[in-house]
Order: sequence, then structure tokens, then C-alpha cells
Amino acid sequence: MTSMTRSPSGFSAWRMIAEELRREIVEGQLAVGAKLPSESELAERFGVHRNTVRQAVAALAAEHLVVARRGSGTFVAEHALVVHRIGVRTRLSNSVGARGTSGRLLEWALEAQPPLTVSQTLRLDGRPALRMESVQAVDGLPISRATHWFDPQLAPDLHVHYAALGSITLALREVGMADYVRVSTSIGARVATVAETADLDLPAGTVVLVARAVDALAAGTPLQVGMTRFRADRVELDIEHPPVSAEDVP
Amino acid sequence: MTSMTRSPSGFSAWRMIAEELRREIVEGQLAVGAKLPSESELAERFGVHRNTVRQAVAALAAEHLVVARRGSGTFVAEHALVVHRIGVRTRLSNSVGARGTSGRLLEWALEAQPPLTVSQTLRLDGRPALRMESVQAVDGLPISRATHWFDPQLAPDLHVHYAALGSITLALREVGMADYVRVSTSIGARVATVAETADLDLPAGTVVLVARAVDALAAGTPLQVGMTRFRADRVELDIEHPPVSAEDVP
DNA sequence: AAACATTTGTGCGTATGTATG
DNA sequence: TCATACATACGCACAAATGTT
Repeated sequence: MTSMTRSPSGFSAWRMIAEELRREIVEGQLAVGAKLPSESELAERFGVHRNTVRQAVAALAAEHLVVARRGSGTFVAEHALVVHRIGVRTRLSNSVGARGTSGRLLEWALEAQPPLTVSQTLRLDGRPALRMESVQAVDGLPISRATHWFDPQLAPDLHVHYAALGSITLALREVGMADYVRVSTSIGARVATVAETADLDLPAGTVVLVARAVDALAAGTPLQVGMTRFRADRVELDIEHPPVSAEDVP
Repeated sequence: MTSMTRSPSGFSAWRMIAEELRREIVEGQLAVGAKLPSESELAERFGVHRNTVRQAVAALAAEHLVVARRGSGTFVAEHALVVHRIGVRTRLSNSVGARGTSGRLLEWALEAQPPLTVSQTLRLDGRPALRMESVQAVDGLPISRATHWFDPQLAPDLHVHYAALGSITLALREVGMADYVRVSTSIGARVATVAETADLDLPAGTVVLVARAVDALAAGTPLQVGMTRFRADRVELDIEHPPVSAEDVP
């Protein structure tokens, strides 16, 4: 590890050390229950003062990623890693096994001027879009923040059903469209905005995975455009590859 | 935008403002060629001093994301957004169209004790793994940093061919294995390590997309385990969904 | 051409926060 | 706890380039 001290990077040293330790934890190099090296060892390893290491560890302890026990050491705590499967017919609700997932509608609006890409994909031709803002939680932990756009002609009053049911899939079934598939997904990542850290109750500076997706009805009619931000320190996206179909050369 | 001043978050105000502006640029709200609001306007919007805004803009200018022209304004510069397609038979080399991609071997080793997951997936049974560390560039810009593990029995001297050819696909073809497919991909994100910022020549604190993938021969024999880190400010991962196959209910 | 407002660039001083010893 | 060094943020004045009137 090269020196982490004294860099005009806009990141304080304790922040960088916290991120490095977080990486080792979520990647499994430091397993759940494992003891972290002592503060003195970490201080030497990162080339900083012990106080600086203490601040980094305190930040991780504040988000319950590690637990410090006086006289004994600091240990990696239980931390649910949610794996979200992305495929043609997978939904958040069935992505994490049997655990409890719930969506909560934060806000909805009929947007007269949706983003151009939305308007084009949904073929709105100037008509307004139904926009819904929501937060998804797994086992009570806020996991993702989604923005959905629909054509209100296709799915009228969808926000009412979503607010009641807490699931896009169920809400769509309610209005008679159970059969839709994912047609495109693209994934990026960035640091969370201040608004997102508030909505998801995140520690400042958390990284989010941004998934942009388009779903369509079986007939091919575009149904929804969605942008979901997953907190990257707890969620991993798992790509569903089609089964190996023997032939067809690249 | 809420106040960005005075937060003990480990992130300086100019950093947060820079990230916010970067987000608006890469998400297209600020198009290429568009003029940013003046420093005074931004200062008022973020509730900080103009000098603080200047530091944020200077950071973006240092990575050539914006160009400032005295007396005229600051403008969004050309910035290649690389879209990397992830599918069953897609490789980095054919993911960005006709532009020039090249891989450079940084290091290789016969690793006696590879990570447990690698050893299991490749069915090494205690035998060493061939590990290769590489950097991929598109049009001269370092884009990703990959670590590959192979079974040396399946692909002997692969590192020699990779060093010469600059492509895993070509190197594998050289040793007679042209036909392999992606069997699993999972995607996460985090801030880059110091080592990665060095290898990819990144500004400090850059976010990376981490893709873990397993490839197998058509017969089903696991061929390689790979972990690729893409700089998230320039790369977007595009998931290749199988064509809509009419029936099969979820 | 000339005057003016706008915008970025430069310089310096001061107060506060962060990291070290 | 205290002292020291540096990065950060703010405040202010003015220079230089640009575009408009």
C-alpha cells in the first residue's frame, strides 16, 4: 500500500482508509467474524497516525460493518449482501430468495416534459409520462431507489396500485399486464447524490450502481423505462446469461 | 440542492460539487458543447464561495471533462463514453465498434495458492493457477484493469501469446480454444484502490465497476475466471438480453 | 471604435479543519 | 493536551478575455 497521506484529492485520509477496508470486507478478503489487524498495525500499513486509523474504523463501526470490542479487537460484523439477478423475466421481488422485499412510493407525477429518451422509447409523441419515484427495501434495509416512467394510456392509475401493493410486477398485473420482458439493460456507477443518500439513509459518499432498463410487452410495445440506483456496498448485480446453445459461431 | 458546506463526511465541498457536475455531464443533462452555469451561479446554487466552485471546475478541467475559456465560460468537452457489451460471446475487443483497443500484460505468475473460489471454479485440485494482470485501453485511454486466472494445463504459455497479441481472445485462439462462452457475470462497484488509480492513470477517488466473470469451453469445462475493473466515469456496461422467445412463463 | 457587463484567472489574507508528533 | 504543518473554505480586489450595446 502506497502512502495515503497528504494528497489534495478532496478525500481525507481516514476516508480513503475506510474505503479500502470496506473493499476488503465486501470482497471477502476479511470474512464475517474475522478480526481486523490492530490499529497500530493498520497505522503502520497505511503509513498514517493511529488516530487516523481510529477515525476510519469508527466510520465503519457507525454503519455497523465492523464491531469494536475493547481489549479484544475489531471484528467484521454480519452484513447482508443482496444479490440482484438481472434477466429477461426477473424482478426485484424474486431476486433475493425468500426474504422480505417491499417498495414504497415516494412521489408520483404526470410529467408533461419527460426526458427526451423516455419520450422516444415510450413513443409518447408529446403526451405526458407517468413518473413514479420509489424506494425498495430488503429486510427493512433500504437497498435501491428507482425512477419509473410509464405511458399513462397503457397503465392508468398504476401509482395507486403500486402504493397499495408495493411492487411494480403486482401493480402491472392488477391493470392486466402480467406478461412483459426486459429488452435492454445498461449499468453504470457513480457516487450517490445528496438526495439519494437521504432517501436511502446512506453514509455520505456511498457508491451506487445505476441500472437503466427498458421493459416491453410480449407484443413488443414498450411498457416502461426505469432507472434504479442500488447501494453498491450491499448489492451485487448478477447477469442471467442464456443457456449455452451449442452451435452459432460468433 | 441542499447545503454542501461544513460536513464531517470526509469529502471536501469542492469534491462533492465536482461529482455532482460530473454526474450531470455523463448522464447527458449537460450535453457536449453545452456551457456550464457561470462560477457565480454555481456558487449560489451550491451555497458556497466562488473559489470553492473554481476548485471543483478545475478538477474536472484537469481530466479534460470540461474546458474553461476566459471571458466566455466553461464548456463540456468531448468525452468518449465507452459502452462495453456483456453477453455470451462478446469480448472487449468487439465491444466499442471500430475503435482501437489494446491489452497490455502487466505481470503474470504461476500462483500456487490462488483464491479458494478460483481454485474451485477451475477445478484445480491444489494445482497452481496461471494469473495474468493486464490493462486495456481504447484509443489510448486506459479503460479497464483485469485479473485473469487460467488452468495452466488447459492453456499453457498463454501469457506469452497474450503479451504478443494484446487480446485474450486471440491468445486463446492461438492455443486452439476459439470456442468458449460466458457462463456467469456479476457486477459490483466501489471506489478504486490506490493501485488501480495508478495502473489506470485515474484521478483519485474514481469509481470503478467490478465485473466478475467465468468463461467455459463449449463442452462445459471451466476455462477462465476473470475480474475486470472498468473506470465508471467512462464506461457503461450493456447487458445483452436473449431475444424475446415468445412463450415460457416465469 | 468605445463603453460596458459578464466571465474566467490571479493574488493574497484569514479562519477553520485535519493529521501528525 | 498542546503545538505545528498543510489542506480547505471564504473574502476581497483586480487583471484579462469575451461579447454586446
